[in-house]
Amino acid sequence: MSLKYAVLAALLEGEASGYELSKVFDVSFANFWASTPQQLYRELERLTRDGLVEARVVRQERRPDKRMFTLTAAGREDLRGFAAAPPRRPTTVRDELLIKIQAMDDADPGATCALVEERMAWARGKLARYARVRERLLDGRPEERYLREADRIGPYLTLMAGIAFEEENLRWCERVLAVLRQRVPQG
Amino acid sequence: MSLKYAVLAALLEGEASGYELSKVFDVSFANFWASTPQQLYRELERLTRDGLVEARVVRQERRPDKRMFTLTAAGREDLRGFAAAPPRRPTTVRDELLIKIQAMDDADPGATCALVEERMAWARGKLARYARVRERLLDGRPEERYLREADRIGPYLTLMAGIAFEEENLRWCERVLAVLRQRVPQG
DNA sequence: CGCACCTATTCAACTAATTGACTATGGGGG
DNA sequence: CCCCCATAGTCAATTAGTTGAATAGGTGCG
Repeated sequence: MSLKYAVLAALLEGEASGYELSKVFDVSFANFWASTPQQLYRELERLTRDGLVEARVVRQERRPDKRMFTLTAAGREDLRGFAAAPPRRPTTVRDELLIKIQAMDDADPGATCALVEERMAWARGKLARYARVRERLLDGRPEERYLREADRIGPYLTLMAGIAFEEENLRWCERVLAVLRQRVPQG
Repeated sequence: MSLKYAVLAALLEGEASGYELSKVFDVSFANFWASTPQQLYRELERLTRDGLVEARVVRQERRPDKRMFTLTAAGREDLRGFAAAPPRRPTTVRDELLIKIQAMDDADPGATCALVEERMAWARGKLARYARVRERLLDGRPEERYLREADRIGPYLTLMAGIAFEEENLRWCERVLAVLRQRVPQG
């Protein structure tokens, strides 16, 4: 249902191809609306059919043709309504690692440590990518000035949510490792 | 796929009915594996068929009969293997509010504020429930002692993740409100 | 006395999401 | 030269998840 609005919101940043959107949904949007390229292509098809986005084919010299999508007035209006309405469904999270932690007392502590360390490496990678997106948004301005003056601050605020989330994630991992090491000093 | 292991992990705490599990998945498990009662009943059916859990019917006087489920040795073994293996799929989050924030620059700032405040109220409610679960787990002991001595600390660590997540959520909301108020002082 | 809500579950129909393969073209490395 | 990777998608099959209602006895409130 809301993948629709996630795509429309992504197109607020300007025209994009399905492929480009799939990159966006792999980095910044991944924090709050996970989806695969296949899902995006299907959704773009539907949105085009419903007149909320418009497609134009761009022929390229040394690459396959691509379709570039733009928000229509109807799409923008629909999104505006969505943005002001209360959420229909509660936030859902699906994190396999936490299931493994929930069940860890029955498993090998060494393996659990390794999983947590993997998660930390992953979180650090995400933070590095977010830092680059942040630099690009701020474009040299101090944050305070950006937040006062920029046309659009929504993307910055969601990015901040992602950064805060991953930093918290890292702190939690650190804590889990400390506890594990104290309980199994030989591990 | 992993709902299976989420259910098995929940049953590590002991025998439970589908209804009881749906309560657990509404509170503590909600942080890391969202699912509805219908999904749980279907999954329990499958797990029973596959011999990973065992069911027994409990006839009750003043309530409908219920089926109580227990982990079998095979179920416990399967879960142990899962707990030590690296995650198959990345963590997915689906948070409608963040889409609305992403698109907020096109929408009514007052409505956006209201949505953020709603989220804060929700987060505070969750934190209150987590605090009660925590009290029950600690059972009067100081945390340090609990973490050293308790049989199972997995559930406590996942609870800590949920608490940290909601606290971070609250801090982020506070920040969003501060920014919104600065940009639209009349709102 | 009636209504709403809690326990405890099941069913059917539908929509959304995942997996894996397939089509093309071009570039870079070994 | 061959393989892999990146671009830019499409298709088909299956699995997972959502929605809404039905069943059925009990409790609490006014």
